[in-house]
Amino acid sequence: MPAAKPPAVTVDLVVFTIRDRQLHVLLVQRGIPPFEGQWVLPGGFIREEETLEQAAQRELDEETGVRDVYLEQLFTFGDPGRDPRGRVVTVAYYALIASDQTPLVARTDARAAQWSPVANHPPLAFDHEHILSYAVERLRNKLEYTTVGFQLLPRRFTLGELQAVYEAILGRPLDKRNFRRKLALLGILEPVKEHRRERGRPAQLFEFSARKFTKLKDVGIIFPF
Amino acid sequence: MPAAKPPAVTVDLVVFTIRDRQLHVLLVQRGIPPFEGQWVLPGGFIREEETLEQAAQRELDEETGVRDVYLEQLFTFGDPGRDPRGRVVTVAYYALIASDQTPLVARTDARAAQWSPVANHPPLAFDHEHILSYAVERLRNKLEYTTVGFQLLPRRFTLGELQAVYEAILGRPLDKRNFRRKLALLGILEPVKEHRRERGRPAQLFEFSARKFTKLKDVGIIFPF
DNA sequence: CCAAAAGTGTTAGGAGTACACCCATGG
DNA sequence: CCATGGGTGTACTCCTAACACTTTTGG
Repeated sequence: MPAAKPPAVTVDLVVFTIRDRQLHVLLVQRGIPPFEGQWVLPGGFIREEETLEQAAQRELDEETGVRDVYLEQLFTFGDPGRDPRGRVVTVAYYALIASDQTPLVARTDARAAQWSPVANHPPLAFDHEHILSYAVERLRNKLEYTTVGFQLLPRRFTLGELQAVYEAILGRPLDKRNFRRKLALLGILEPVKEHRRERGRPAQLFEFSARKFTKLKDVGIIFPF
Repeated sequence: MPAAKPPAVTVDLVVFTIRDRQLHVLLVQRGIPPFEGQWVLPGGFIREEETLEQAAQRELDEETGVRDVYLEQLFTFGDPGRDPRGRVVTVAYYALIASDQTPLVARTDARAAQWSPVANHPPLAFDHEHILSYAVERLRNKLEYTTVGFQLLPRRFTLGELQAVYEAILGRPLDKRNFRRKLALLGILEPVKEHRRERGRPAQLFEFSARKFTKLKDVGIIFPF
C-alpha cells in the first residue's frame, strides 16, 4: 500500500532547562557522518511498536535519564533535502527539565552531550537551528498563557527564581511587584515552612500546588506578564 | 540508514468552511477497504520531491480545486494501530476556505465528497474523529488571538456574517456592540461603497484590509471577544 | 404595518502597568 | 556597615462586559 520509497521517520528533541538563570538546550555531538563532529539536537528513529510520544520519551530517557517531564509535540519537519542521506521526516518534541534534574546520563555511544545556553550555542547541523528557534518561540508563547514555567524549576523554589525563569525565556525584565501580585492572584503557589538563605535576605520557598491548579485547568488560564 | 520497516507517511486534511452560518468540514467516502463506504478526512501519501505543506496543498487542490487558502500544520498522529494496514504516520493540516469558493472539483476517482456540518457529521473511520476535534479546538483558539476568521468569508462581507462565523466556531453568542467596537478599534476593515440587501435593513459591506493588517502583524494582534 | 436584521453609547468592574522604598541576612 | 536580594501598595489607564432602543428595508 505505501507509495514507493517511504521516508524515514525520526523524532527530534529540544530539551530545555535552566542553569544559572539562563535557558539551556541539550545538544549532542555527532559521532558519524554526515556532519561528523558537529552539534545537533538529540533524536532517533521511531520503533514499530511505540507511539511518537513514547519514542520521544524513550530518547529523552536515553539522553538524560529523566522521566515524567513536560513533553509536547512541536512541529513536523519534512522538507526534502533537510537530510543529505535521503527523505527524513522528523517529528520534533520539546521537553522541560527541572533544573535540579539535569545531570546527563552516562552515555552508551561515542557521542558527547552537553547543555548549551540557548543565547550562545554552537552552530547546529541539518535544519536543527530552525527547529530550535521554533521551539524557543513556542516556549515563549506557551509561557504567556500557561504555567509551563514551573516545569523548569525544582519542586521548591523562590519567587525570584521563578521570575528569573520568565525573564530568561521572554528576554525582558519583569516588574517584581506585578509579577508577585499576579501569582498571588492565581493562587497556585503554596508557601512552605522553609526559607532559602544565600546572599541577602532569606527567601520564602514555594511549591506549585497541583491541587489548586487542576481546578483552574478547566477554566483556562491566562498568564500574561 | 533507516530502521527496519519505515512507516508510511501521509498528509490528512481538515478543510473547514462556513455554509449557511454553520461550520462545515470536507469529508470523502472511502471507495476501497478498509472501512469501504465510510467517511474520512481527505488525505494521501507524500511524494518524494514535495514538502509536507506542498503535499497538503496538492491534496487540497485535488479535492476542491481551491488554491491560495489558509493552511496550517495541525499535529502529527502516529500511534501504531491507528491504521489496520500497518504503521502510518499522518501529518494533519487544517485549511480554511472562503464560503464563496466551496464548490467541489469534479472527482477523478470513485469516492464521493461532501461538506458536513461539524456539529452533525457522519461517524469517521480511523482516528479521524480525533483529528477533527483537535482541529476544531485549534481553530477555536486561533480565532481568539488572530484574524483567521476572515479566511472563511468571501472578500466582501457584512459585520453580521463575520459575527456569525465567530459565533459558529466559538459556540457561544457574542455581543453585537462589543464585537463591532472591537473591530472598529482594530481598524482592519474597510467599508466599501455597497450594501447587501436581503431580509431587513441593508447591511454595509466590508473588505479585510490587508494593508492595514500587515502593519499590525508585527505588533501582534490580540483578538478576544 | 409587521418582521427582520442593522446600527449605535454608556457605565462599572477588573486587569495591566508604572513606580520607590524598607527589610533581613551574610560577609 | 555594606552589598545583596526579598518583600510590599497605590494610582492611572485601558479593556471587557453588560445592557435596550431606533432605523431601514421587504413583503
